[in-house]
Formats: sequence, C-alpha cells, structure tokens
Amino acid sequence: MGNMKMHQLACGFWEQEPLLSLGCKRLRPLAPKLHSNSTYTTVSSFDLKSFIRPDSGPRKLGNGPSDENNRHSPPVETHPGGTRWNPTQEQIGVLEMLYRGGMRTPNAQQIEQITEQLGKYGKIEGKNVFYWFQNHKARERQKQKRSSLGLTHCPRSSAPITPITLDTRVETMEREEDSPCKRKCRSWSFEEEDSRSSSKEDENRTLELFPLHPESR
Amino acid sequence: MGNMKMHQLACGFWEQEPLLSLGCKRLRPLAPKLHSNSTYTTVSSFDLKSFIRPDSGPRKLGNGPSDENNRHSPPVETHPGGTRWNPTQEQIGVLEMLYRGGMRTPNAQQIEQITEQLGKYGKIEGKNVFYWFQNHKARERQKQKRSSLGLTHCPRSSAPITPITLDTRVETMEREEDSPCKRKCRSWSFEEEDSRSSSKEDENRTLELFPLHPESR
DNA sequence: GCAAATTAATGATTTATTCAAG
DNA sequence: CTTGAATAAATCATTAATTTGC
Repeated sequence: MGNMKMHQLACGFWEQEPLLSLGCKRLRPLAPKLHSNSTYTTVSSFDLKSFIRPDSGPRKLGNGPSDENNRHSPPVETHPGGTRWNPTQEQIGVLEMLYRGGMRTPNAQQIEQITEQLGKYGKIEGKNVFYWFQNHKARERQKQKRSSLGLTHCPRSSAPITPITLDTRVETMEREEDSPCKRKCRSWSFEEEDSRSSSKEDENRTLELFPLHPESR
Repeated sequence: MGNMKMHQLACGFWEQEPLLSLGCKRLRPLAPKLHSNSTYTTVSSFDLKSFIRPDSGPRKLGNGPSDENNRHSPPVETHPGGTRWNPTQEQIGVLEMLYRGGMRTPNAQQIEQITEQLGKYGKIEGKNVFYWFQNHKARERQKQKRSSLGLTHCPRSSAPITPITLDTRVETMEREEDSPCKRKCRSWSFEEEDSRSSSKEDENRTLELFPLHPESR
C-alpha cells in the first residue's frame, strides 16, 4: 500500500547558452575521475537532440553584465485549469498549527501525510505543503526582521505592527555555529508524466498536472 | 503501465533532537520529528508508522552478488552505503554535453529521460541530474565571475583560454515539438518509502527515507 | 609503497530573492 | 497587497585526489 504519491508536472524552460566559452572543460585541478573503465565512451546512444531546446529561453534574473536579458516578454498564455493552489481555511489552519507546533521543514513523509490529511479539505499537493512551509518560514522571518528594524530606530510615530506574537522558541537555537553534522534529507522523485493515459490527447494537460506557464521573468 | 517513477530516499543523521521532542513519539532511531503537538486535531492521524527501514545497517554492500556497484570496480566499497551519487565518467560526459548544448534547467520529463539514459552507465536518480545542473550552472557562473574579476586586465602573455570555439550548434537541432511553455516548473512528488524499485534490485541500500526534523542548523 | 592527514571538488540542502496570480 | 511558485545563491557535508610521514 502506501506508495501514494502526489505529483505535479510542469514545464520548464531552458536558458540559452550564455556565451561563456569554457572551451576545454577538463581543467580539473584535481585528478580527473576515471573510475569506471570507460568501456562506454560512446554516449552516442544518447540522443540529446531530444533534450536540447533550441528555442531560446528567457534569461532569468539579469545577473551579470553579459546577460542580455530582457526576459520580460510574456506571450501570456494562461493555462486553463491548472493554476495555483488556493488553500482553504481549514488547510491554512492546520498548517499554521503545525508551524506553531514547531514544524518548519517537513520531510517527505511528513509532507505526504500532511497532504493527505489536507486533501480532505480541498485539492492540494505535496509541493503546496512544501512551499507553504518555505514561504511561511521565510516571511515570518522577514516580518520579524522588518519589525525589529523598524522599531529599533524610529520608535516614534507608530506601531501598527504587533511586535511579536510569534513564538520564537524554535528558531532561536538553530544557529549553533558549531553544530556537528545534522543535515536533513528529503526524498525526491520525479515522475513520468504518464502520457499514455490517453493516447495522444495529452499534450495539453489541463489540470494542475501541467501548469504551463509562459515564459516570463 | 504508465506512471513510471523513480524515487529515492536519502539518509541523514538525526543527531540530537532539537528541543521539542514532543512526547512519546517514538524512539525509533530515525524518528521523524513530527511535532504533533498537543493539539492534534485533524492531523493527529498522522501515524508515523513509517516504514523506516530498520535495517539501516550499512551492510557492506554486497547483497547482490553481481550487479550493483556499477562503477568502480575497485574493491573500494564505495558505494552503497547510501551515500551520495558519484557520477561515472560517462555520465559526466553526457551531462556536460547537454550543458554545452544549452541545457540549464531541465524539466521533469527531461530529467527523467536523462536519468534513464544515464542509468545505463551507473546508478543515478533524477535528483542527481537536477542537482548536477543546478550546481554546474552555479559554479560555471561563479567561475566566470571570478575569472572576469581576476583577470580583467592582464592582457599580455596569455592565451590559455580559448575565446570562442563555441559551437552554438544548438540551432542545428531545432526541435520544436515541445510544449509551448517556457517557464519553469518541475514535477514534484513525494512518495512513500518503497525503495526497492529503483533501478536494480540493489535491495538493501542504506539509503532510506530519513526523517528529519524541522530546523536543525 | 601505503595509510593517515590535507585539500580540492562537488553532491545535496537550505535560505534569500524574484516573479506573478488572484 | 498577499502569497504561491520557482530559481539562484549560500552553505553544508562527503568523497576523491594529493600530500606527507613513515
């Protein structure tokens, strides 16, 4: 049993090759790896044409001077059906409860279970849960920061923001600079789109399964 | 049938529990932290019965008399202990080829296909591919930045870098048949344990889903 | 020659930012 | 304006190559 999974598929975009040349790639100072006897030096069987996306992608985030960018060219094309998750009140409630309970970065199992539970209240997927925690955490943090900053200097004039009702209990001790190793891991999985479910009509998945977003950014 | 998927569960160290150990959740070695705090209303049903694989003993690999240990024949038991992916030369080759071909952020389908192909050369999973691109891209970027900064001037006597021999051959393979979307999205999926379906039956890998806890750092 | 100690690479996660839907 | 979604940057952790002392 088990093995329930949620998935979501979407499309991606490829960036065009920036012109960094990196001619000879192999300048690894440290030794080159050659573990396996390269019996298969021929990767030719791999047909990359299917992976390469000729059509230039918009560049992301103009980082760097060499970036000619100009990515904001939205040939807008909203995808029907698949839009973003819109949490119900109950879902939010549970999530906040968990957050308050100290949960910050649930692992895969947790996410799955949470999703399963929240599914009772409305459509939801694992990634939504994941992102919710990420965003909530980040935003609580910045809210706190902002507030502490604002209050630090410029005490007067107003105090619309309630300082902190937030229990900082958990995060305060997260930063032990000397913490030994404790790292987490998460389960990953990519799933085939299962295009065969219906012969060929899948190109256009409606549903959140394939939220095509137009290029942007 | 459709719906092929790969998954992976990584492992980690649980290390000390951050403070809230909450009640009697479990003493299981890898207890997920799961704060089912007191107020468990709906979420209480989370049972973490989990499936955590008890036998996490890093068993000297070996289970499979033959297969396994795809790369690296040396007695070095690298491997399986459930550690990180260690790409073979062929895999790297293909990945670099793709990178040079312009691929930067493959989407889920692409990742899956790449993974499938690379699986021929050794154990690999989707997330490895994903991370490889992320890291490679980021590191090329920083390498470039550093270099441009470092040797912006220093015109003379040097030509170690081949300016541009770059094949922008990307255009040659104008494949279009792709989805109209150009934005990024990725498939997500969390899956319950069930690890053994991965590539081969290297059944007992040490890697298992590992619970982690909310913040740890 | 080898194995511990060092170091360079790089795989894997987390955090910070950004973009845009509603 | 809020916040879901997605990526890039920063960081952490582990492995492989190199160095070093015997």
